[in-house]
Amino acid sequence: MATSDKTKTRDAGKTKARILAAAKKEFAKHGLAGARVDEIAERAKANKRMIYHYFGSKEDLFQVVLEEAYLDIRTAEQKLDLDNMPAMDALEKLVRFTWAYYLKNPEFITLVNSENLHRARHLKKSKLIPEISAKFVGMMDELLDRGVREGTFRLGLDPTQVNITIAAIGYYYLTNRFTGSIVFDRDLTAPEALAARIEFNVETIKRLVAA
Amino acid sequence: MATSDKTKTRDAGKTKARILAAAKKEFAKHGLAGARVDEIAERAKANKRMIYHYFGSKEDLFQVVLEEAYLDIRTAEQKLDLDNMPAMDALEKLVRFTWAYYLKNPEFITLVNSENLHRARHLKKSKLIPEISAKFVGMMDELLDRGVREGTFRLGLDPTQVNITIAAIGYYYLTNRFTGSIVFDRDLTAPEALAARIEFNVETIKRLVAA
DNA sequence: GAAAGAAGTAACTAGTTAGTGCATTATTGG
DNA sequence: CCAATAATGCACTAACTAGTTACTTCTTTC
Repeated sequence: MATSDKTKTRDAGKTKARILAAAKKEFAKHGLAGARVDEIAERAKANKRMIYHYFGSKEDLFQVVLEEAYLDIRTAEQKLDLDNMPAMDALEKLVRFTWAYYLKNPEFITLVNSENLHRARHLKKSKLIPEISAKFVGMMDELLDRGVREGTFRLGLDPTQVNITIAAIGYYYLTNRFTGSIVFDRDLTAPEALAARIEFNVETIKRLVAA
Repeated sequence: MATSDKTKTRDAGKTKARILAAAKKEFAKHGLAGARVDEIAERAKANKRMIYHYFGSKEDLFQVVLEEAYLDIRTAEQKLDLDNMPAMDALEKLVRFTWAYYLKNPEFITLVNSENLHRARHLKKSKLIPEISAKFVGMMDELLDRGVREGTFRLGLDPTQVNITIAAIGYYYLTNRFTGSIVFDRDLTAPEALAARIEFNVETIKRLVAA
């Protein structure tokens, strides 16, 4: 008989995955310091002991959550297939993708914020992150070169600055949408506001790179 | 005789100020959840009892620190005197000011990050912030209008989007400089890197608004 | 089908943390 | 100079929190 009838059967992989998902939520919501291990256990419907069994400590769990988050966005980026269209279109696609990813995965932003509050001390220990980052950086290198060859991009642009700027104009808007809505006295999270922002961002980047 | 001879004389104002300064540091370094009230008391060379006497609770203290931080940057902005120069120069001056302010007052960024993690629930209670924000928003309104009249800015720019973008390209770079230095495999905090970034940002904004 | 090991649980601990009760000391206005 | 008021200090507590001990239950393999 199959073991899937009663979900009470033991499954280390699934339990681990449930803990990771719960931890991601909790860390994203409260940051590393504000997150509660008991809360993660409850949300994951796992015993707290399991967290220490699989991940060792709260900090180690945070590191795994963070690595998975980076892995996820970098993997999605690789799937964009930016080589089969004009460089300017590819760049626009990347700007829209980045925005959409942040919108759909708000935990990514809060996790990265939390990690920077801790001066990237968990990311520094990671072997995985430099590897996948190199590919991501190379992507923009090639895209800018191609744009110059196609005559649509100006010469001498620093790929890192462009990458940072694309992230910045989306990330900042979203991470600071709560204080921003008060400062600018308008609901920055309204669908129309979000739609207006991504169009503005596309325009900003196009003007930035234009020949 | 003056009371200033021995600093052991009681001075409510100074004690309050010392607590505020210490709290700003502690909250900026560890966030609201990570900050320790005992640590603030020690740093302020004040008894913990004083914190509760003057500020009521950790959360109330955080709110005051945050309000002061916003008040400080908005006050500095008002002193820029942007009306006595061409609009394009004024805009560049604002971009450089914003960058320099973030660099010199890194606590501002971390405090705002922390407040957004808490969905701006402290800022929402503030009466002061909407007032000083309105002036700030009006400044950009006028600047953009003037630039259009001078023929250097394009028509139809949303002042809020421009304000957000100016903040974003500086803020994001600085708040994420730790993870960024790993992802891009270069020291984003090096003096040359900082100098390169502000020039890039000036260029980005000029191209964004150019007629 | 039994031994071995892996998955899971409950109750506990040692240390930490925000917040207080109460007594004491300085300052100020009459 | 003396009340009244405000500033300060000490010692405490109640609740919380990361991490653990000691155990039971299930699964797999030979």
